[in-house]
This record gives sequence, C-alpha cells and structure tokens, in this order.
Amino acid sequence: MASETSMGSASDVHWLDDDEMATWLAMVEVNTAIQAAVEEDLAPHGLTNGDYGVLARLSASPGQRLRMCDLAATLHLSPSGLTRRLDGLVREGFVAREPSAEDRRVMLAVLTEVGYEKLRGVAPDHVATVRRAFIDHLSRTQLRNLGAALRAVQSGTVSGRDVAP
Amino acid sequence: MASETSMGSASDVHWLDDDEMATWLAMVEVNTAIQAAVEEDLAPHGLTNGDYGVLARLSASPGQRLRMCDLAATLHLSPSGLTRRLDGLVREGFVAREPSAEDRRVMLAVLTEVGYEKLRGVAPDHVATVRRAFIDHLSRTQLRNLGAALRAVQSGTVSGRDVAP
DNA sequence: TCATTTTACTTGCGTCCGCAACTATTACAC
DNA sequence: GTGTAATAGTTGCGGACGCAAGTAAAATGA
Repeated sequence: MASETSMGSASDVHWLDDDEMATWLAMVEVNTAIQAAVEEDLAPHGLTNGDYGVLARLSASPGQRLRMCDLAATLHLSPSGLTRRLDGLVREGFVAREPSAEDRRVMLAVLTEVGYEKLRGVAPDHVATVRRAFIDHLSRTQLRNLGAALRAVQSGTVSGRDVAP
Repeated sequence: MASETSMGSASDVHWLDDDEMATWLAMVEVNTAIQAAVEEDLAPHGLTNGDYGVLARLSASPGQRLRMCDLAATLHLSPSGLTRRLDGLVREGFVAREPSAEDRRVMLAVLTEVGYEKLRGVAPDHVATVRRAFIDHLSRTQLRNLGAALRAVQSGTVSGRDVAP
C-alpha cells in the first residue's frame, strides 16, 4: 500500500519546497494508482500482482525454474512469504516444487505447462493495463528521461541531464 | 508490495519495447525501494508508513480533524482498514475519536497534542529519508520534468514536452 | 575429521487489511 | 410522511506476509 506521505504540518512548516513536494506527492499517488490498476486487472483472472510476478519471473528464467531463495530475492519477499505464495500457485497447478539435485537444501520452483498457458492468457491484459495506466501518458522523450531519472535514483547516483524532444 | 512485473516469457515475446520495459521496471523497482526505505525509517519510531499518513493528513487539516470517510478516501484505505488503523493510534493516544455534531453517522478523527508532538519528532527523519532515497538523485530540471510527467500520468492526459536544463 | 557457522526452507504466531454483513443515521421519492 | 435507498462506521472472517524458531544440508576451519 502506498500510504500518503503529505508533509504539511499544523504550523505550516514545509520541509520540502514546492517542486520537491509536488513531485514527491505525484510519485506516491501514481504508484498507488498503478498498483491498484494492475491488481484490478489481474483479479478477474484469479491472480494477484504477486502471483503474476512469480509466473513472469519463472517464465523468463532458463528452464522456467528458479531456486526459492533467488526468487524471493528478486521479488523482495521474505522466505516465509514466498513459501506461502508458492503454496497457492502449486495448489492451482501453475507451479511445481522440485528438489535440487546439486544442493539438497534447495527447492526449485518450476513453471508448469498449465502455469505457462495461464501466463500467456493474462499477459496481454496486463500489458494493456500498464500502457493505459502509465506508458500511454508519456511522450517517447519523456519516457526516456523518466527512465534515466529513475535508474539514477535506483543506483543511488546523481543523474545526467534531461534531453528535450 | 510491489511485486515484479517482468514481461519476459519463455518464447521471448516482449510486449513492451526496450525503452518502455526499462522505464516500467525502473518505476516498479524505485517504488519498492522508496517504500522500504520509508518504512525502515519509521519503524524505530514505532510507526508504520500508514500511521504516518494519518497523522500527516490530520495535521494538515483545518482543526486537525477529518471525517473517517474523507480520511479513508485520501489514504486509499477501506473503511474497515481505517477503523483498525485508528484503533492503534487511539490506543497510543495520538488520535482521538469524536462524534460529529452535524451528522450523527460521522466520527471525526482528531489529532491530539501528543500525536502532534510525535509527528514533529518524526518528520525530520522522514523528510531526510525522502531526500536520500529519492530527491537528492535528481537535478532541479529533472525534478520538474519528472513531476510534470507524473502529474500527466495522474490526470490521465498526455503530457507536454520536457525541458532540458 | 568433526565441530561450528552459514544457508535454504518450513511452520507457528501475530499483524494488517479487504470483503461481506450489520446497525445507525440521513437523503430521496412519491 | 413514510418507505426506499444511500451513506458512515464497526465487526467477523479470512488471506497475505513478516518475524522468530526449528530442521536439514552444505561450507568452513582447526
């Protein structure tokens, strides 16, 4: 959930200036909206956003399989959280558990044929939602600049200059 | 939770082009990171991100009070969710419940003196975290362009042109 | 080699929150 | 005015997930 983070206080002390505040609030709002849109789009398919993440990651991995710990890391999920999420997906037949041959501590999550078909059925809707809620509202230049800015934030560096269209 | 939304599939079908995919993934990643940073920053103060949102909203409202339904709407929270979250804040003395005089269906959430002091104690750390995790990595021009792009996404329109520094 | 530490996963428990159902109050319709 | 609908809030229930503890297996080190 993306909760609010308004910075106003009763004594009208603002700790961010207008540009900063406006951008920060917009960031929080947009995220909340996008997340809600994606969740809403996936719900009729009987999947959560988290479920989709598992299927997508597995489908993009060699052999359509991944160690639990690696999967948990990329999904920013705790070990127990992933165990439970996988329980659900296994129950529905989208994913199978398979013990690793090399390391007997490890369980591999494997995308099943059923899971792959599910993903193929859902992906078009999902992509359409991403476009409708996000990408379609940006020009190509803005898209690139936004990407550059976000990657700078991501890597903890200061970013380069924006390019006008 | 910000789950992954990688679009790759086993047959290497990509539904977003490289720019789109890169920006979308960066958006998801940055959001996850920011949310984790804020949560982590608030935890030692004994507050969740959601709790902070309630206190901040109330402090910025006339009379430091808000109807439950209005508060729920701005926080994108279900009625029951807000009831429970308020339960916790009331138990700690940060917020009080007060029946409305005009409409006897309505309960007002009121920021207490204790709650206000709590907020004042926490806000500097919170703002520092927002800067460290987000704002400091953007130039002033990027900040403005980013804000404009996000507001365009927010309002569902197509945005204008970016401005180079 | 064998004790210690680290890593991988699962289970018990508590918290947060959404949905559906319920009560109370107000607004609307005829 | 009275019956119907809409609105505000709370409660029961269940799902999702994090933390701490537990088990099993591998890595380290003396």
